[in-house]
Amino acid sequence: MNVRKVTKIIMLMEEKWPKPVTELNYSSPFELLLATILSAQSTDKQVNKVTKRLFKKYNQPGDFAEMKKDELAQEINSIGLYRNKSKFIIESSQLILKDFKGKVPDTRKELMRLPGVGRKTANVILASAFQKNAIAVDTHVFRVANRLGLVKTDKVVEVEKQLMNIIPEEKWSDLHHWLIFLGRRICKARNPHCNKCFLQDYCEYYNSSK
DNA sequence: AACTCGGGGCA
DNA sequence: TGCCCAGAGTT
Repeated sequence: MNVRKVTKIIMLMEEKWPKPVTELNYSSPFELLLATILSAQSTDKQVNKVTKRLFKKYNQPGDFAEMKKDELAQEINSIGLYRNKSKFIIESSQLILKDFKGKVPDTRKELMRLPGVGRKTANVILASAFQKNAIAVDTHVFRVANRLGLVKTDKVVEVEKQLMNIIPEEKWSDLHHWLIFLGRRICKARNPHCNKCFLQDYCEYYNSSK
């Protein structure tokens, strides 16, 4: 992967999306944690509807810590995996109060102690809530980075490492949002809209499948 | 590495 | 009507 090509791709993305692109709405690290847990394997339209309604009533760890799992499950049952998510949110809230003085922790190691928080979610919190330099590799980032040819690997952690090697540190946070956004809108898993893509000239997948 | 959770949106 | 979705935990 040569530097000029990477630089050009970043430039084009920056031009296309000058402001950070995210469809998760949140106004605190804790709300971002909730929104991210809720978003797992669910579409943003469903999740945004639920989070908006939820945050009007509850948006602090203390609001969830003593809630019954069935009670919260009922609040969020219009999205999938709602029993798991209810459990994750309540147990994470309890741990945040117990071990982290009521604040969402800002290290990956601590974040990953929270139930429902894996490496991907931890990196989202680090990058977006705490302005730390992390790249969250979800299915979209994984697929798009491979298709563009930014990385060549079938392992998630390797994608993260390789991206960190070729992308300037100050762009890491933006990059993971761009790749996710691109993956969802254009570079879809099946039937990607290559004809609408502004990165055609720099995409290995497009240029090898013609 | 495979399996499970899961309702709603969309073709 | 069937397929898929801003993953993580368990086995």
